[in-house]
Amino acid sequence: MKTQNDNESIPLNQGNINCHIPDDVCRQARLSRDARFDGRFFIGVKTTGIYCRSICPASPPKEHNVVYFDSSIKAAEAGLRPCLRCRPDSAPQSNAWKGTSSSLQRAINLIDHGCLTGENAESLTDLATRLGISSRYLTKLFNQQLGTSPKKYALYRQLMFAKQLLHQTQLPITDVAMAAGFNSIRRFNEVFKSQLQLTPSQLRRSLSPSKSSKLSESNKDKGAQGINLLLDYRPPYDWPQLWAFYQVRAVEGMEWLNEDNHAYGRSFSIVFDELEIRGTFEVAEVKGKNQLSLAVQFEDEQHIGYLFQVVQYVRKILDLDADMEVIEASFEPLTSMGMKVASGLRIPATASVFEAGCRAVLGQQVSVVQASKLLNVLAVNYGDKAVIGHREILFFPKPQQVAAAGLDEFKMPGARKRALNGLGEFVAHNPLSSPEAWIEVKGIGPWTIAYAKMRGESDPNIFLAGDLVIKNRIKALIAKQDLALGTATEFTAKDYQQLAEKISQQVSPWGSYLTFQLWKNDEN
DNA sequence: CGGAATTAATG
DNA sequence: CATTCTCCTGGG
Repeated sequence: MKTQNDNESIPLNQGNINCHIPDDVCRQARLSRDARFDGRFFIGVKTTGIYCRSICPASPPKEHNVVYFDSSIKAAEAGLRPCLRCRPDSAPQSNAWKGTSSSLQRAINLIDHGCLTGENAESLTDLATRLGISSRYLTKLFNQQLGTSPKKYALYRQLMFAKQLLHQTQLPITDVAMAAGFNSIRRFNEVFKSQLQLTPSQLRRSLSPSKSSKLSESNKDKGAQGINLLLDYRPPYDWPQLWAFYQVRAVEGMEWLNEDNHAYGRSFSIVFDELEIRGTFEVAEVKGKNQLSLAVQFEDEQHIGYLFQVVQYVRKILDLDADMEVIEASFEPLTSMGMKVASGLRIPATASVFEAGCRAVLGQQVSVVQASKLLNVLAVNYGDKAVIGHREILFFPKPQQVAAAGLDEFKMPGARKRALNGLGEFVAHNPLSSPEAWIEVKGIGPWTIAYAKMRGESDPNIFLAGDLVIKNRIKALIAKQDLALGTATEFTAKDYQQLAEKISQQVSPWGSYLTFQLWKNDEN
């Protein structure tokens, strides 16, 4: 008896299976510098020992000198150094495994959000425990899928971030090391040199002077102190659309918007075991570049060591790493029914799950405009204030503050006030709970929870089939189809449920994106 | 820069 | 799970 276990015995030194995208697709993409492939594969050049993004402005190397990798870490593991022109460090993250709920994916997510990085870094064992697996299995997964260890992966991400800071900011090198989460400059220099074959100061000196002066000028424009960076994304990204979404829901003092450059800023507060990191971030459109500019200010400048985490946090809020090409392809079942796709529509998240929950509760049964009026009252009456960069900034109320809020000034049903208080109390007592657990709170139902998961946890797979707007949109699509085909579909509530179930499966794991599409569609 | 202490990788 | 090996950091 022979067992078929080809998949089990993947050799650790993966020979020519570095890239899951076919070579000829990669070749075409790199020759046309196709931004849609940015971050989905990397080009290693054997002769120079350098690896690039698909959009690299350098003249393309000959095909026979080229090796393709599906992740930048694999290229780095092969002994190649990141290109100084296209800067693979700031490429959008996109990986074949994205959107799966595997332990590996969750581990990568946590590491990308800095859990192994910085002064109070978690140990590998802690991380493994959090995922419910052994540390042994975790390292095994990394070796199988990425060809490297968790620690090396984390280090590589730190290093790439440091490189980005050296390129894009004027920060002193010690600050760069701290901001990237290194605890000693000694180690920073060592790792940097081993991977990039340059010292940090050499890299900074090698910058073209025109570029750095341009950057500092644009920083002056905003009059902004703090740290300015550029965030790359892979098109399509309809930022003005997201900007508008935030605009109608904005809380004055906590969020601010500027129509001219589609700037959006807000306060944030992130808690890392006991330590609260507060500050503001502001993003704005960079025309024609597939980038947003980002300015971060910490309330306490000592917290610069958390910059890496903050940048990841912003990327998540603005959904910069979504792979829209894959996501939009999954809409096919509905586009074939005549749904128009608003391309580049991503999931605008909130600063915390709790905030998403409050927004959801205050949005029950009322219009968006009314909901944001209520939200403004809540924030201004119960939230903290602090001065950051000569400006008074409002923070979204903490769970404790909402729990204790009198809410007498609110014109809404008592039941909803109690739901809001109850939510605050519940989250205050179970700060790490997921929205699913909120079902215990009276007045919080499945819709509220689903909304919180979508906007608060960036869960990509929330298809709100029961939402009234969604229901109407789908019914309208059926009617449209009937009209075109001359048929008349019988449509009971049960039929709808079945259809919704089917759609939900077809679009999985991207249900949230379809939800937003259908909401958007309704506005037209 | 070197080396002691600690943590991660591996069979 | 025990051994080897790499990483990390405080001090010279």
